[in-house]
Amino acid sequence: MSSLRTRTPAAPKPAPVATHAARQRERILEAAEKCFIESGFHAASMAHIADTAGISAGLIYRYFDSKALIVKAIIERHLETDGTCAIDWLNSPEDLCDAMLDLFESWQRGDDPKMNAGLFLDLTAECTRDPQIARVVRDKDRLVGDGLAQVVRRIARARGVMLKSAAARERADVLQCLMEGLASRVVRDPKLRRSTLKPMLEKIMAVLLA
Amino acid sequence: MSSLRTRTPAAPKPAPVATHAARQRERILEAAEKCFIESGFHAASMAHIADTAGISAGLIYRYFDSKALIVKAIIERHLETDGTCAIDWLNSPEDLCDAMLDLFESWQRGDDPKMNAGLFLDLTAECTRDPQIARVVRDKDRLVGDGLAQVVRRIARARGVMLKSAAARERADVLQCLMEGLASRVVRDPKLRRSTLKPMLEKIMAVLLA
Amino acid sequence: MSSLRTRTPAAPKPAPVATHAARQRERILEAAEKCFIESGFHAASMAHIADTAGISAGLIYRYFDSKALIVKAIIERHLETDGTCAIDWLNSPEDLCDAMLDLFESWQRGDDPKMNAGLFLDLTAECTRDPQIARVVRDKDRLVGDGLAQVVRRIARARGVMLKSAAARERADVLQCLMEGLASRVVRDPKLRRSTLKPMLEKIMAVLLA
Amino acid sequence: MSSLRTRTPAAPKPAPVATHAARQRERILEAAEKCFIESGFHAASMAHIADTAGISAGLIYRYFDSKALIVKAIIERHLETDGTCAIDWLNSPEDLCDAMLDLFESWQRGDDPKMNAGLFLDLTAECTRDPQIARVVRDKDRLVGDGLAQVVRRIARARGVMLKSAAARERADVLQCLMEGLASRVVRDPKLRRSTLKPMLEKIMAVLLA
DNA sequence: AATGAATGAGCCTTCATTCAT
DNA sequence: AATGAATGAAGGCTCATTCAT
Repeated sequence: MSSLRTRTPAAPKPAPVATHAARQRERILEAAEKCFIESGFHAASMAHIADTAGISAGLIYRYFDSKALIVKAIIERHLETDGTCAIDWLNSPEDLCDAMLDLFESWQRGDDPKMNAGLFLDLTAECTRDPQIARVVRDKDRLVGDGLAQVVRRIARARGVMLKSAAARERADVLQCLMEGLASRVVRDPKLRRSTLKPMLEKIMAVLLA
Repeated sequence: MSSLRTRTPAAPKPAPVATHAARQRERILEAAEKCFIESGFHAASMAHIADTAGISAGLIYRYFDSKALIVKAIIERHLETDGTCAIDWLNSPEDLCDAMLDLFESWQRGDDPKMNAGLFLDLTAECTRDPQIARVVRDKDRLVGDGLAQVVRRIARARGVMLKSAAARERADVLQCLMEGLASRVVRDPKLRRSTLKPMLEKIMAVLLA
Repeated sequence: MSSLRTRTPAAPKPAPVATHAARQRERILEAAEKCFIESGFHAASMAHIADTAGISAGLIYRYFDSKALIVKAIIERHLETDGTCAIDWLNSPEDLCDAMLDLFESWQRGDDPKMNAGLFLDLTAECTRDPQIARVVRDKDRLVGDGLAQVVRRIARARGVMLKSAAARERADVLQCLMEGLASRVVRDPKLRRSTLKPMLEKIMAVLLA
Repeated sequence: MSSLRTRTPAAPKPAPVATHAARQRERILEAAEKCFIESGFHAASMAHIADTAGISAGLIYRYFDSKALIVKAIIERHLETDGTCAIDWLNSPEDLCDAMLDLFESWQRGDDPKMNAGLFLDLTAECTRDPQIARVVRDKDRLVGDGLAQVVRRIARARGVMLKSAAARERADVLQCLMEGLASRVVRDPKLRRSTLKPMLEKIMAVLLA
């Protein structure tokens, strides 16, 4: 995961012809997301999801064959959201730093149902146990890493530094590590402020992108 | 949480007179830990824990009133272990860097029965849902942060830099963030190598402790 | 049941003015039959029947008030079909023997959508539980038995033996027993061949019709 | 299946040390048998079985891992009962005839929980759908057929007739057919009497064993 | 007449917890 | 102190049936 929110809003979805079925699926996913955030993947019950969606439990199965598939859909939605946001705007260490801090604040506010720190941690932990989930997550993770490496390279180049592929990768890995560490920090230290993180993060960015 | 393993083994406990009850509790907790690591907090069943501990399911309830209390006890045990390890050995940015990379490798090997990346993520995620757990974790988290801040200060001072308390805190926060991000990285990118992380981590340490 | 297929095709129904409703009912029954044969009375779902019939699930209820009534209708249809086939062609023990072996082979091939060994067994077993079904089946069973008794008498008479009603009955009962036993044999011993059965069956027929 | 009840009671089981667990298993199986007879394999619910056994639904799972395994156990019990009864007593066509009629009456009375006509039919029908059940049933069926073939040969030999293996098999197949037909007859014609069947059955036996 | 979305009861199964021994 | 049998409340899922359109 580790999505980078930027200032560009994602382009509006191209499928405005929302059939009833599509709308129902969406409703269920939204309810599921709420429940998963609230109780975790395992503890959230189908009944609870159905309640939250305002439908009967049985109806869910018209749209998803199993709870596992809902989980999978949620995960994929998360991963899609990730990286779909243009990274092209990140043109300087400062941009990258801001993007990370924006992500931090979004997690802290917890108002983005698509990207929630608790869910992110759950999801990551789940990789330890469910190989299918692990595969999906890791596949996406690699893409995100590649994206970050490119950004790193581009920014470095803009500053006159030519990074080898391996060097960019090293930087991207540490960036991912930092970003994902933020999820943990958000949960474990609710009082942490953007302003506290900013100074050192800026220095680190400068180092990573020089 | 985010324990820093150093070369000094923790001093042996002051050898309390281990009553039978205390020994039983310990056995149960150890078994529970194994099971939680294996299956996660929710999926681990009392029966499995009892089996692992080599006792009957019913007996657990003589020592713990509920599964939730075992979870809590496990967490508290973790947190005690944490930081009990002397941080005094960390005397340079390099030391700190090595300590972090050691932690990374230990997580990657998954051979430390007391701290496991999956469990760490689970535990952190659980804070989102269980306020009681959140409290315990955050209390301890603060202590760890304080410890780190001291280390930072000490190392900086050794290098001739006097850091204000707030400045040390900023650095400690980012350090924690990095360490915890490693848990996520270990799970999400099983192929990540210590050698890949090392170069940039060293640079970062240099920045943070300068 | 235990229908005796003979070489004469049943006379075409008097061509009733097939209303739309009647045609729909027929479609549903045919689909249901297919499904029941495929999965048994209980396991066949209304959804599957609807699919097979090429109509919506809800529509079935315009024509049948419940699944149980479909089962009943299927049974009644079976029983109607049964015995409607002329038994007049059976004029010798050999004819009867052949007819039974034909039935055996038809069951073995399983290509008769109207009568299937598994369904026959299911249906019979159901009599044990559903009194309504039991009544229908038993009523029809009596008719089949009567028909058989007549055939027996006729054949015997043709061979110069005058059988009393009770004597014909005894023979008819054993014939039914044999025929129905074939259903069981077909299912339990898929390797059984017509040629294996023929010799002894012929001898038995000779005894029964002498 | 198609058990041949003879006058010899089965030897008492050699395991009088009935552990609690063994007794519970037996209780459950007995309850299950009752329920299966009452409602069929599919329609009988675990809750109903538990009720009948006078225990909680969950407890069943301490003794059987799944409903399917209960079904399997019931089937195997049935099949064991079969043929365990000594066939050595059958020394004449009359003996065989009586044994068959005894079986008929036992089915008709429905007082033998281990061998019930409805269950027999259900079980046979189930072979059509469940390959695992089919295998078990057919394996046993072959044994029963072999046993019958031996009996046939022995009786024939006692009467001075030497039957080839294939000839004995032909007779055994028809015997099985007749016996299994009786299950159907019992269910479909509750008024059928032993005395009605006896005369023709005797003649048939004479033919089969001559 | 027809659809198919929606419901809700019921099914099999698991598991934390209790209790008689 | 210890066992492990027993319970009962969910949990995920299916399916006959109903209903708005």
